[in-house]
Amino acid sequence: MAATCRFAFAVHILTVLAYKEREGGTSDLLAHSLNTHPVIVRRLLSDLRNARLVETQKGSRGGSRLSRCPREITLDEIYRAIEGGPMFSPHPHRPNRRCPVGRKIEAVLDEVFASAEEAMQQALALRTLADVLETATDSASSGPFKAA
Amino acid sequence: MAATCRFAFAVHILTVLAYKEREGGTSDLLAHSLNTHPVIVRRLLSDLRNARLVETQKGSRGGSRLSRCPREITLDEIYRAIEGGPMFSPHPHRPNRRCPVGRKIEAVLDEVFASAEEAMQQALALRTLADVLETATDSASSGPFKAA
DNA sequence: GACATCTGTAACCGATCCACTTACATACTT
DNA sequence: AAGTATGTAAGTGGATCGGTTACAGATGTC
Repeated sequence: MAATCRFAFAVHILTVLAYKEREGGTSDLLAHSLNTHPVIVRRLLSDLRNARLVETQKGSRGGSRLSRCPREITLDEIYRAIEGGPMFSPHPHRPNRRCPVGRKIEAVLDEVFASAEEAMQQALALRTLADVLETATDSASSGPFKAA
Repeated sequence: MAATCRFAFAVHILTVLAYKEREGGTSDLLAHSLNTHPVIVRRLLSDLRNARLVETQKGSRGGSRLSRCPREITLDEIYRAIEGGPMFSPHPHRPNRRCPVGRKIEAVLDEVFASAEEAMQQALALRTLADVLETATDSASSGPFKAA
């Protein structure tokens, strides 16, 4: 299945912003942590901003920061903020209506897929951004942040 | 996220085979129900055969049939039979190790992704192929099968 | 044994998607 | 005004996917 890395990137970005707290960070700094291009970061930040997860300021001394406490941000929110379509692709074209199975299979699968995706999001809802930050930075990681 | 329609196709194929019971069906017949090309069907049948979900016979009067009772086939089995990689893509390249978040974020996300996928598969495990067949063919669908 | 049928697989095509990159206009601080 | 940072459009190269063609091999029927 394996689709895009947008979700991994988004969680990573928000975790860094959680780490930086009020200070926030520029798309350049975040891109250095991700080892990618600043535009990739800005596109993701655009989605995260639409979902009211971050606030960003333009111009000199600008950048982005979390608009909420990391303890109150669950991973399913992040998922919904950046993943557009459904997890499973349906039939690319209509099945044969003259087949008794093909006639109704799409509706059945829609329901099955929806319940599977619901279960997945509920699992994500159990984790907050604060959990991720804690786990990612616990023990032996007391050094100061150094981008590149 | 939306990836491939392979899972939808696979469930559809197996549902038709469940409908046809001992009779089974050729890749041509299945392709007609899916409105796709027989080779697409055969490629999927190949995966389903490796997972011991179907048996197929070559040559004249050949075709595929379920190797188990539909009541004993759960959708998560089908999912694992045909979906290779993980549901979520990880970072395409290593994050910056000099960033305290980038250093360990991959391990954290691996665990989060695994638990989300596990939850999804558990939801799929609640449905059997027999359930799908019943729901897809209940009421008003008593007509005989007519391919094409 | 010859023939028709059906499978398995390789190879190719066109479309799509994605991460990445370049480029540039805009906005904000100092 | 200068410098810094964002937002977004547009283009690129690679990968993936559904679909298609082609063909060799297996199997039942005549």
